[in-house]
Amino acid sequence: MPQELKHPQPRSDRRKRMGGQIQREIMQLILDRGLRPGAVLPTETELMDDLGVSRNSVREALKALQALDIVEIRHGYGTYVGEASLTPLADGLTFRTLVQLGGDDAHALTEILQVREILEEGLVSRVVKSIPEEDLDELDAIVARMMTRAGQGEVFPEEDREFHEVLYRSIGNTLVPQLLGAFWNVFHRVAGARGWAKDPSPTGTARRHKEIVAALRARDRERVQAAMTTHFRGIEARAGKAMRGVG
Amino acid sequence: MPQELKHPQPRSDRRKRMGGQIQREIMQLILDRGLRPGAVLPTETELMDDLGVSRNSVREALKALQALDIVEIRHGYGTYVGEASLTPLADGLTFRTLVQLGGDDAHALTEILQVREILEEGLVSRVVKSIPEEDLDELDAIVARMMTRAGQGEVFPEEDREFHEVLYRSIGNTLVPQLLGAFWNVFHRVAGARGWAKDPSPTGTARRHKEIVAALRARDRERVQAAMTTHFRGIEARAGKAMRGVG
DNA sequence: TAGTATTTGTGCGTATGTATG
DNA sequence: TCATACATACGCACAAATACT
Repeated sequence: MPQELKHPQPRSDRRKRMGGQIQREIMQLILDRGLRPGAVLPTETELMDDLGVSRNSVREALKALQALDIVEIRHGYGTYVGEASLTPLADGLTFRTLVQLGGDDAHALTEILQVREILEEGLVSRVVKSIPEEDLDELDAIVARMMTRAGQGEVFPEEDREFHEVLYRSIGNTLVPQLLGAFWNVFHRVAGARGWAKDPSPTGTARRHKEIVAALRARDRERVQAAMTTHFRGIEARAGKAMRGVG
Repeated sequence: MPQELKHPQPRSDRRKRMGGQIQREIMQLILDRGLRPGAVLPTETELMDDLGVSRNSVREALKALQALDIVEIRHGYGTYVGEASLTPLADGLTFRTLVQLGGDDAHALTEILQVREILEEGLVSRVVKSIPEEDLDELDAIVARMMTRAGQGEVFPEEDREFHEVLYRSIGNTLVPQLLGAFWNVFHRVAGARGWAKDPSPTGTARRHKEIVAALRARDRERVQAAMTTHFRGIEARAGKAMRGVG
């Protein structure tokens, strides 16, 4: 019964703040202060005072921003401006693909592969004339490692990832490897979550990568395009077989 | 010092749960129960009991999932499974671009435009032979509206957006328009946040769209590619001028 | 090596706004 | 109009992690 005035702020001031408003205020605070990725953010207590909201509200907003990789929270230490990477994209696409597969539509993964193929076809066309010899040497070394592993019946996801990263390094676009990496992550996480079999023919996969490098060395755009298309036909075959086996 | 046993649960049970663990459990719950987008989620109270955590923890996890568009929260009504759209990607890229521009690096927007250009070049190559006549008619109608608006000195962002959506409709890939839409949003939100001038030559922009449709009607791949490239040179000119003017 | 201060993580109780019936 | 159910928000207390003394 005694509930006198327990409100530190008059009611009229502290309502109508819902709907991601606090998140946007924190983002604006970062922009206004010119904070860069890695910079330290005000503590939760300071944000409470600055924004005039409770600690729970601040924490919920920070959690949302953390999910977008806009802030980075370290327990017992502080909160920092994040890199705004494409991790959220990978998370969202993975979830979406699994949810749609859970129904009976195995189309989502094919769509992601198609986008990745379009991207990579356009990318190789742009590097075929300009990729430096040293990058080609590095690609040869990666393919050699692939061959070795394939000869032992092993699979080589790390080399595969590295291959495509080096392949487009000379573009000088930081968004490209992140985007491709996100797609790559989705594919492998979905494959893992559904318990799909590994690459049934590592040797063939390694050979297709080798052909891409050879075509690049020849500076032959047509041949590079064809090699890349063949490479994706191999991936689709794996995915298609697995999806048919499950669905 | 009297801090007897105020813990409703023994300490050994409820620790080691941090780091997005609750979020993953909720995602797994959705997948396990086969819930589809739009399906109703358990209430916060039910999630508290199911996961054995407090309401604050549940709410923070739900807020994070909401930021990823994995769940949708409706005030006073309930929580639902979300569409897992690419809204988080647009949010993250927008923030990232603004943060980098805040430094002095105007490169981020150029990178996004480059990725979009590569994607659209590959996409038009795939539709040039297969896009149905009725879609071309629709594109003609959109271009006509562009021309009308341009003649009145107006700008036409909505028509621009619609154009590219109809253009790739026949691909049948739902990810493509979402991805392009996300990039489109980033560009215009960044432009708006920096107070950039509108398109200085709407007539020229409309004419470039018209040429794309004409090239598609001729089913001439080379010409379509060239028209698309010209279209992006126009966008880059706008962005470049604005960025130079600000930076 | 131990202790303390700071900061984030968690839990609980409660009041309030909102939509449904 | 009223009652119910739910999300939203606030405030407090304590746990746990980290840094610094």
